[in-house]
Amino acid sequence: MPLKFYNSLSRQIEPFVPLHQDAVRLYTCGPTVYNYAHIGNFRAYVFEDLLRRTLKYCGYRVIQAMNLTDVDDKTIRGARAAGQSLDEFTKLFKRAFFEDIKTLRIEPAEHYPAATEHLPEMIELIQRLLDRGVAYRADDGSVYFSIGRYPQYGRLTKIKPEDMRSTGRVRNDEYAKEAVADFALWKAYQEEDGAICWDSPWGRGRPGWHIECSAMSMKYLSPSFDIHTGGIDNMFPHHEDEIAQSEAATGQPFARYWLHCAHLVVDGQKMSKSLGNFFTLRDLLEQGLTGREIRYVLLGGHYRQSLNFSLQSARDARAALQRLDDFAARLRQLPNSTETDAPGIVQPLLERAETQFRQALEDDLNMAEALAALFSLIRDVNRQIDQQTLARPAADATLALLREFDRVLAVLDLDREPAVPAEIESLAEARQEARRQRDFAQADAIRDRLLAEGWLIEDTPAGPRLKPAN
RNA sequence: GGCGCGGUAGCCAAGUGGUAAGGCAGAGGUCUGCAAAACCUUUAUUCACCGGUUCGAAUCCGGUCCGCGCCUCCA
Repeated sequence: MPLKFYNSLSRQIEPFVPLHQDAVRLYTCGPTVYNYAHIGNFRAYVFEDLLRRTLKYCGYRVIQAMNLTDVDDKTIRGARAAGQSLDEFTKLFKRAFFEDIKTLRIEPAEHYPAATEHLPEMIELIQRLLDRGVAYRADDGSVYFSIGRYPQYGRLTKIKPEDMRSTGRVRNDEYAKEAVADFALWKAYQEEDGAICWDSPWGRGRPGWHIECSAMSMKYLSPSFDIHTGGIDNMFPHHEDEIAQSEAATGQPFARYWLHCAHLVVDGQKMSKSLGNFFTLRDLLEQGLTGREIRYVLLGGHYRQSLNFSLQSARDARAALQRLDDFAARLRQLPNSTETDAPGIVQPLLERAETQFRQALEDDLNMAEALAALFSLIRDVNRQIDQQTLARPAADATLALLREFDRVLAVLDLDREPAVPAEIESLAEARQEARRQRDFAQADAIRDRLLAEGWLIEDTPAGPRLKPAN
């Protein structure tokens, strides 16, 4: 079964066929670095990571570019408010972003181009649009894209300019535009920009929002590339405008597949600061959650479905991950033995799980189904272990498959055995001694003491196992 | 007004024509000195509601109710 994705452009599930044999070219809209990213932003980045990892799992090489928007209204406002240069100001949040994606086990992209490092490319692209007659220079010195001179406008979102309702967000200073729906390619310098501006053939100013993605995707991928992703709220106007300006400039089709992920809501409501349900990753870590738990929650639902994040869902994730950890530990600690081998039982289970897992991912990244494959495998193999029909080689084969799954999931922690402090270790030994003496009152007292110290003890055929209590 | 999404068990969440995955939580059982872990059984006669199509509908069509997103710099 081939890889299939829901393409926002056609609004259908389509088989994925890359343009070039060598690699899949992927452009993912990245952060605006004016603040710490919040959990909703990370939903998108985790989705993009899932896409990237799935492509690789399916055998493709991936060239991914993710932009860093380091010049726009918000970064300018933030830098000026902080009394810093734009670079100083955005550097902090760029660094925070990279720390955060590491915490969430997001695999790095090949390219992280920053807008401010690509002014020549953007200026060149704007010039091409002027030369082609689809852009115009307004009286205020800004350059706008004319959707009136680009009849194909609206292909992605099916929005007709005349149907657009004006909201309060329309800037009242944009009287210079020929049509309300025209969008800025280059914004003429304004007083509130402070020292933040660049020279261009049209005077001082700064690039419009959309142009960076067009310029940088062309540079790092190519004028036509395979997949473009982002949050659903970026479909309009951002992605629509990217398509217009890119295709008008190059005459070539821009991205072939558009994948958009739905929003994350918190406790069933849109995240907002006033509701007190606005979380950065750092906020959640401070509340004692781990990056891995948050990743698991973000991975859990289908990307095109809105995802409800709550502290309850994080607690559920913790319990589910505990099951995964326990299973991995059980496989690792399975004693070497020859008499328990039951060949031919485990291999079909592994094959079935692998097939189900792969097919789920290939089916537009159906993670819920993929996880179901994983959990079914765990039950199946646990049953074999209980019945003592699983030998060391089969345990190793199972671990190897889990390792394969984890190339996509990146939540399993297969090799990490918790480091047990020496005093905890000796308490556990004292308990074993008490048990040997059949002094169970003493043994249970030690067990309670261990729990108070934050350690659970489990008696297994291979001896007691210590694990951190959650 | 335009474009679009959704309502499946206590919670989360798959399933888009063939008789309801999976996770978490709960109940009972097996194992255990007791636990834990694991396993077994159990938890939706039913998928917001009303009609229709069909041998057959959570899935398709029409309508109703409810919730949500975007419509100029939100992932």
